[in-house]
Amino acid sequence: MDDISNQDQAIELLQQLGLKEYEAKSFVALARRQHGTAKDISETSEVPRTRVYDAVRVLEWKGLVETQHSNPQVFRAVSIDEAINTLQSEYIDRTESLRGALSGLEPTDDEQTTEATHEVWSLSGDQGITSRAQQLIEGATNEVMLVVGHRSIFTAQLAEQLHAAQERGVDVIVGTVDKELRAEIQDVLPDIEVFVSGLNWLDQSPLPGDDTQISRLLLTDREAILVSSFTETTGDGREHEQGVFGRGFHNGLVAITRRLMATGLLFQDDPGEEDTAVS
Amino acid sequence: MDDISNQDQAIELLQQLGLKEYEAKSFVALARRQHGTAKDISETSEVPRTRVYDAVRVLEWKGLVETQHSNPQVFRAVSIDEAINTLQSEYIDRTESLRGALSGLEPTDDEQTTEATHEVWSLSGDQGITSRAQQLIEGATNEVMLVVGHRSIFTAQLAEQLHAAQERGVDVIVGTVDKELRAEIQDVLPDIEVFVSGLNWLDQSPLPGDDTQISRLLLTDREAILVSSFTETTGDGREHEQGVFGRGFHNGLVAITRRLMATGLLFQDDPGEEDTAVS
DNA sequence: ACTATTGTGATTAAGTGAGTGAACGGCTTT
DNA sequence: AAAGCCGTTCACTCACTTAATCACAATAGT
Repeated sequence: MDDISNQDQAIELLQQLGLKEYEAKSFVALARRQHGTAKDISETSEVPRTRVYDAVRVLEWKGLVETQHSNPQVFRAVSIDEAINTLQSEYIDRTESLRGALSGLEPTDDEQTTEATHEVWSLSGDQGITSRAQQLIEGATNEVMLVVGHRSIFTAQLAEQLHAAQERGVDVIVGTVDKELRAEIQDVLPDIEVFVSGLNWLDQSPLPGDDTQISRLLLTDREAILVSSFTETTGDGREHEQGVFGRGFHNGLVAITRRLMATGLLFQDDPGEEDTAVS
Repeated sequence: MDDISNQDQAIELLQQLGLKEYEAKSFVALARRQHGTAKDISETSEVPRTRVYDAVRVLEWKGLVETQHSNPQVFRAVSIDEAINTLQSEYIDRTESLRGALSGLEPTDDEQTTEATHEVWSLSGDQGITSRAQQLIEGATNEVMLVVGHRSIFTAQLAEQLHAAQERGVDVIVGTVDKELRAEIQDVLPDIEVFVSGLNWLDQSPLPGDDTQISRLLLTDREAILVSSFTETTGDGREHEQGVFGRGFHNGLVAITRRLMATGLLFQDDPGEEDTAVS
């Protein structure tokens, strides 16, 4: 049962990794039955027999399959670990080459128009958002206000960054959406103020049909802000983190957030059930 | 000059990593000029201006670009390191998922026809060939004969494997194509016999127009053989290692190799210039 | 020699991406 | 305020890649 799903998943993943449909199906078929002829593969993979040869030839070229040139030809899949290693090192090589190529790019000599005093950027993806949060926290000189909307974003790294900021004299204030998470974080960061936010709607949207989950809300030096949330836009089951980043004291977004967080965090160190947030 | 090449290379690599042409070009353009409008990107990237928006939207989704929703919109590329990290972790995630899915596959219950006594497999790719060589060396019980045809394949791992074989009582005999390589290997493996092979044609094909470079020639227990070579088949500049693997004492390929290596290696411990190899 | 099966190649259909242009809406300028 | 320009989105065509089928040559076994 589960193997059916595994099979489809493997085929899907292989295609995402650059294989064609026939190649992916043939490889999975071979992985299941260690070795087999074109006919065997065709029968267990729904790939037309006459196309198995092409697919397998590519797979061999990629180092995923070995071929016995007998009659009939017999094909064998390499071990799972070998296959994974081969694929991984292929992509690592490519990304490292890419790093070199990108580093060697000459910047265009066009006038780099200076930054506006207030900017609002939208970004996407776990990586980028986490990294932007890190930059903000590390660049803060006075104050860091953070609301953790989901436990998954409170990592050891984040804790370390907050601790470091606290150490160098920055006021660090952390808010959470529920008591459990608050206790958890307070435990890791004993010397930092951790509140339960009074902004109930952070955790659960008052709007029906809104399955957006706020994941973090960061305000540094009251002049830069990062808000991010999980949304399941594509139906592929995986959630995707999207966010907006704003900078500039007079930036409207930043101004609103400044007030919001002040209201929700500072006057709400004891969690009340009623929503006292927005005035 | 070199940057032109870097640019093209980066675009090519990004496409290999799954980006479309427009996406790759747009990203490279943005990477060069830190931030820019659709018009800017279009001018430095040859991407039609009206398609920049789609491309950049995808890039933002992948976490490689941030968008400022002003008018006109301004786009900014994330740092090179961030981009590389994002791409790498994306592929690592996929391969790890794949490992799980493949491991969970149920084997087909078809009759697994037993192996023929002599088999010849052809394989391809550095990884697979190296790994097969390792299996053979580690599985050897009596004798390992290896000719190193190119210094690039003599790795620390290989040396370690040979040493281990020697330690457990296996006769290990190593041949090389020239004196320099012989000295190098002998230095690393003092307790192993290292010869210069008399088979000159291993290093340089006597046939004109044959740019094939034999990379290794391995015979274990006189019953399994692995021959591999570098060929530049596709014009993409990168060399690809291909090989054949044979097993079974009476296997014709193995028999020939057995004689060949005996001739070339054992009776030729002092390198003569004349070819005395094939009788 | 005949037949069944394997392997190669040609051919067609379908889908995807590159490339182009039209239309809509907001902003600026006169 | 009107007109025009620019930015943005959308719809569409063309070309190319891939999926799918078929016809045929080669091989092995009977």
